[in-house]
Amino acid sequence: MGIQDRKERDKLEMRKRIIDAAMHMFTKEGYEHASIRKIADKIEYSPATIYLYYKDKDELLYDVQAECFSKLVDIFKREANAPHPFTRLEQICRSYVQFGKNHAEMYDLMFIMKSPMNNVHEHENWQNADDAFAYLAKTIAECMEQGLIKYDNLYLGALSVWAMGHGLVSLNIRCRMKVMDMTEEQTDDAINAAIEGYLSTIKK
Amino acid sequence: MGIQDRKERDKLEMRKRIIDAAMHMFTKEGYEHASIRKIADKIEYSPATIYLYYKDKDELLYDVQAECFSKLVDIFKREANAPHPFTRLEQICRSYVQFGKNHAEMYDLMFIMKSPMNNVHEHENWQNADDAFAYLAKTIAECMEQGLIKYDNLYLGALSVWAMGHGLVSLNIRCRMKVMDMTEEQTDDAINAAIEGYLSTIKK
DNA sequence: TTGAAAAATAAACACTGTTCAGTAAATTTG
DNA sequence: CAAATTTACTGAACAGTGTTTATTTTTCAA
Repeated sequence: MGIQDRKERDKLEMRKRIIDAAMHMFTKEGYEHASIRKIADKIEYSPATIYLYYKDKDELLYDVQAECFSKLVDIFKREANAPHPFTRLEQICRSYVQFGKNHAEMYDLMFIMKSPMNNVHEHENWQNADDAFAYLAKTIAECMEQGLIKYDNLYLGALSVWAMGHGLVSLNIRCRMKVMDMTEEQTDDAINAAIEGYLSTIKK
Repeated sequence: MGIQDRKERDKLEMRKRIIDAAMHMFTKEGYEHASIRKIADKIEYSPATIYLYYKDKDELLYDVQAECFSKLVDIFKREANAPHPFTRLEQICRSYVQFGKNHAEMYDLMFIMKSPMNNVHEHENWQNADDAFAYLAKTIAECMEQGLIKYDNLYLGALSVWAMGHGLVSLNIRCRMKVMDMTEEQTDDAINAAIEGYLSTIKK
């Protein structure tokens, strides 16, 4: 039946409209202003309609998060594609930190906010992040194969690099670096220096 | 005037009652359930009364945060007091990670949540964290003086160690480690291994 | 064209942080 | 001691939130 197909398409199209509106609201005006009512306003539907396409706000934010991750993977592919694995690892780290600086709201949704993770149930996988994490893991694996880094365990290496990057970015986004009396510029420099320093210590 | 003094004491006492109730609510039932109304209920006052002692919820949470930091500093003093600076640094890291595991709600308020930091205004210092950060910085400084670690810049060293610890703890608290298909036990082990691994790489 | 199925909504519910007019208690003054 | 004033407190409301449900509108097959 062609009608069934069209209805399927319509459903997906509506979900896309909702995601786009939410994403726009989210990045332009921040999470606080991305309420269901305002999203509904933006796409010119009633708030209740959104609940015909998403069971709750968390489920919707999970889809917005997926969109954010696809943007991050695009950036990785564009900015972190050196043939040499360790060079690529350096590029990944810089791109990651830069992404956190340029898109704090998205970074928040992807790595800090509680809400969208309610949608990833117990003993279930967080698929949104799979590709981005795989991109890092693959690079670390190549570094290990070629004996370029000190780690001998893939997951341990990937987790450590990620934790360092995330630690720096999230402390900054959530204003915790205020404990060190630095200017904004000095803070930025410190983050970059910390990443560079870390990379040089794990280099073999 | 003795009456003025008593009134001053009463005011502080009331603030303490509010903080304690908030802290209790916060740690026992989580942030979501720590509303002004429920805190007011707990101390048997009307919600409006809380606004006579705190200008808004952020200001109240900032005071609760201070309480959390004093607990962390206590733990540092108790669990991280080895005479040898590098041993002490290791103890600090372990205590920090353990604190994040045992008191996820407090950790959230201290290092992840946005809200209480609204109370630290532009170009102002985040005094709540001063002592805890100084404890780490002092240890790093001693490590540097004795040539025990690879860092040659105090702030860079402290930031790096903190970022690694915070990265691991916060990724875990906010469920982002689900991207690696590990059991809860394996995740815990990975965090510990990452910290130990990091400490061994910065050791000179 | 009619009747069933699907889609959309208005209105409500139960919350939230916050403000403000008005009440009750404590203290100062005449 | 009584009256006036200051201080402490609260009930009720405002403006917002996510979400549900009964009702209406639209779509589409028979």
